[in-house]
Amino acid sequence: MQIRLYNTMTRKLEDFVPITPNHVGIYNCGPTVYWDQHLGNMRTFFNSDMMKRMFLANGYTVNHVMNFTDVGHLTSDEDTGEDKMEKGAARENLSVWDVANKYIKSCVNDMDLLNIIRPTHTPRATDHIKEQIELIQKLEKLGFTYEIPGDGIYYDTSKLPDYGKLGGQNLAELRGGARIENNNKRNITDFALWKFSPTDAKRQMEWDSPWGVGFPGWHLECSAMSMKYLGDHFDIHSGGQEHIKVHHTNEIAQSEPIVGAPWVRYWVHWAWLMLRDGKMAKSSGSFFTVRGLIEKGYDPMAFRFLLLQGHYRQPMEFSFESLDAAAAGYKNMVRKIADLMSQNDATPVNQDLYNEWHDRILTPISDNLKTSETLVVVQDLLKNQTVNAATKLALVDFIDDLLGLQLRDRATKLRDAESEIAPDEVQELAAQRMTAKQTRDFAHADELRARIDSMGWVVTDTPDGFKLVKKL
RNA sequence: GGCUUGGUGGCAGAGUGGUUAUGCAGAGGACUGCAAAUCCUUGUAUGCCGGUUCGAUUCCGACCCAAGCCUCCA
Repeated sequence: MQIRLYNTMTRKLEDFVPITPNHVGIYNCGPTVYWDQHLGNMRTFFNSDMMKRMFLANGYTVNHVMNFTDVGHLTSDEDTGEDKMEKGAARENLSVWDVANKYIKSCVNDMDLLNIIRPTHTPRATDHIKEQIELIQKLEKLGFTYEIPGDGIYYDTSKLPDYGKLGGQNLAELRGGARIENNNKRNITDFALWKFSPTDAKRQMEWDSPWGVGFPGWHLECSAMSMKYLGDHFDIHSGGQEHIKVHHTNEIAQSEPIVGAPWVRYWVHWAWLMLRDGKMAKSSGSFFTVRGLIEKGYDPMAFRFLLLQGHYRQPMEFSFESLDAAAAGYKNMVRKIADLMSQNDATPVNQDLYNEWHDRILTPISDNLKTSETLVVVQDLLKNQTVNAATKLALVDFIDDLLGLQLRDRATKLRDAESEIAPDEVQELAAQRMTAKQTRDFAHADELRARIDSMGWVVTDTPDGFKLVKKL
């Protein structure tokens, strides 16, 4: 099936053509690990997961790389900001290294809970200092670098004629809008490749280099690690929307002089998950984390279901109201599938219908990841009267692979819960209620139902008598 | 201030030059003593003003508003 993706570089929807047939290399800019990842962070990981699943469903092999930024970087190139890793270490009274380990672990855990397939590689910046230094050396040889004494090694953006092509900006524009200016930099857009450690304070993370003790610039790690794991040229580089103008622009500037342009074929950017008041912040604490949702009683799949309803290029507004709606919608879907599993229909899978629906489901998501349209087809399928249960269930397995909604798993759990036999005392109360009903003593019947409910069971009436289902 | 996206019903959120998805919520109905579940039916929207067009929510322009980026950020 022809895959199409919106390429930020060309600002066009393009047919995807892989470098190697039936294989795709994807790099996704990962998080800085100084705090728990919030739901907004998870949305971008989810989106790159959806892109990967789409490729897998189309028969591709996928090499998916997502980095962990565990080097603390100053919040600006002007030496004015704080180092987030060092700040996190101070906050928790841990070493910088322990902070990184702790939050990588929690990030991976939350991704697992959201059923995000683990990337093929999750390299850490601190494990690739050597590769980063080598990149700087290559750039140095090519004449792209200069030193600001006591500060660091900088990249001279004026040496690259098409600098800024990804963000569609020019130097004059930036100069006009600039708020801060580092007088030591040759150009406003120049950025650090290597920062020297301060002379008056000891950094927890610092390394030797040909230029002196210090630490690498932020943009460097993604260039170094993507090329190490995906080759000098690869298919897709993705990341949050905010990376277009600075981070990815600078990655291109560092990489293309070395490997030639175009370095990467397709640039894909994920829009943010917003709150009504604005952007989500890490300082919101655990309120907006996957584990926070679980503590509030939500299934992470409800959140996944919510995300699937939007489009990755469009900001989405998060609220507990919309999450509730998604949770209800997801639950209804699971209910229907559990019912399918309980049907005593011996009709086998209809291969023609399976193929037809398989393609209907795969088509919209292959077209620039229109997951919401795929969801519509799924709803149509579940409602459809002509597709038998076996075919639907076979398609549910395909849908689970494609969308990662764990429908079969949740439906199985629901069915198991419903088939659990109630304890004798509950059975006894239900039988009494049936008697009360038969004698039309409805007040007593309702009272018994309330008692059964308080014991954790729900009694429902069927043509064959009462049924007891454990409350979930 | 500059740049970039958007403004769709109660909420979230798609698509489309002419019959406007889907999910949740709402209303009515079937079923039930009442419920639950399920099924059926159904109302409600395209920021504002112009323009192009037989016809615009969709294309073009102005305006208003919102979000993001311009400083680390998913």
